[in-house]
Amino acid sequence: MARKHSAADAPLRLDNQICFAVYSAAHAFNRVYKPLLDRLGLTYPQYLVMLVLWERDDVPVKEIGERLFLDSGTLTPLLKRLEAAHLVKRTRSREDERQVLISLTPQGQALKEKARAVPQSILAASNCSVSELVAMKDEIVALRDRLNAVIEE
Amino acid sequence: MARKHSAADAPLRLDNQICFAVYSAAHAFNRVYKPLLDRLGLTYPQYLVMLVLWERDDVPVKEIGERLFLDSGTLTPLLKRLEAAHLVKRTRSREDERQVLISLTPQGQALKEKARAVPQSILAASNCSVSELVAMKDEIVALRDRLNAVIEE
DNA sequence: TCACATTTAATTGTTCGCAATTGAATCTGC
DNA sequence: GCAGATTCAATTGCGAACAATTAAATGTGA
Repeated sequence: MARKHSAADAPLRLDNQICFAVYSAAHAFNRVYKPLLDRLGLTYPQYLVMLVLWERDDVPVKEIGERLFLDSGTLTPLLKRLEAAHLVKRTRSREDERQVLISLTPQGQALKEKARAVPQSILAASNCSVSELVAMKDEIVALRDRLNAVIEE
Repeated sequence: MARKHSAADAPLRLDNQICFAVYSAAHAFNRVYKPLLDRLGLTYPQYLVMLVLWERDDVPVKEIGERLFLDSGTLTPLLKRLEAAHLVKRTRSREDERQVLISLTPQGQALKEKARAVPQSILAASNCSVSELVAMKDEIVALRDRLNAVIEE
């Protein structure tokens, strides 16, 4: 019987950790996205914010945070960088002065067309069928939501 | 037919992105781990380094980086923090003075016993069977490796 | 109305993560 | 043996990520 380690250590072995699989896959995605997003002048988290805004414009920071699971400590400086790049505008809501609404500039809207090439390249890099990816995505989202549910308690 | 958006936009919709599923799941894991690792005095990436060292001691920085897909820019300061916490020692290899070998202190070894509680808690939080998690882990690792293969070229 | 709680962004400080560069040690071919 | 290439860790600079706090606006109950 080939036994590299004691069985009691199995739960602590790196290659048995699903969290490390997810963690390292996220970094791998980041590295594949990097050259694609460089052409758009975006980082990956900035790209996610743009995806939100391309779906619906004029969104409060709070709502962007809820969709991406990020807080203002991350979003405020990120949005300022997008503003400095002339892709979004930040304006205080007139109805509720606490809210800052994020809206696309014409350049921000135009970038959407250039971005359409990105998902195709990612699909190619994944070397996977669309249906496989969709199935995996649904499983991962379900796991994520269960984890987030535990945190809420 | 309920159609919230144009079909041409589907590839750009946030909820259709497997990368976002992975990205947000990684953050969800991080948040679940946080209170558990706080008790050990570790951050999540520090925990990963300790997992590597608990499997095999006296490992060069390079090899830790290969296992975790991290480079020296990330690892050097992280390892210095682990050293400051008296969990590891950093010593130049005598055979090859370029290498820095990382070894566990007695405290670092002792922490392994406290860490055994962590995977159990994560399993409970995931609300999943072990076999489901293993299957998902294998799929995600396979995807990660395909992505990394694309980067290598 | 008015004290008090809640909501929303912004700010501060710490830790990752990586690209790019540096400097020292080692290897290679000649 | 030695010049040039390679390897390895450290460093620098920038952009996340998040906890904790702050400040302003809004909501609520007596």
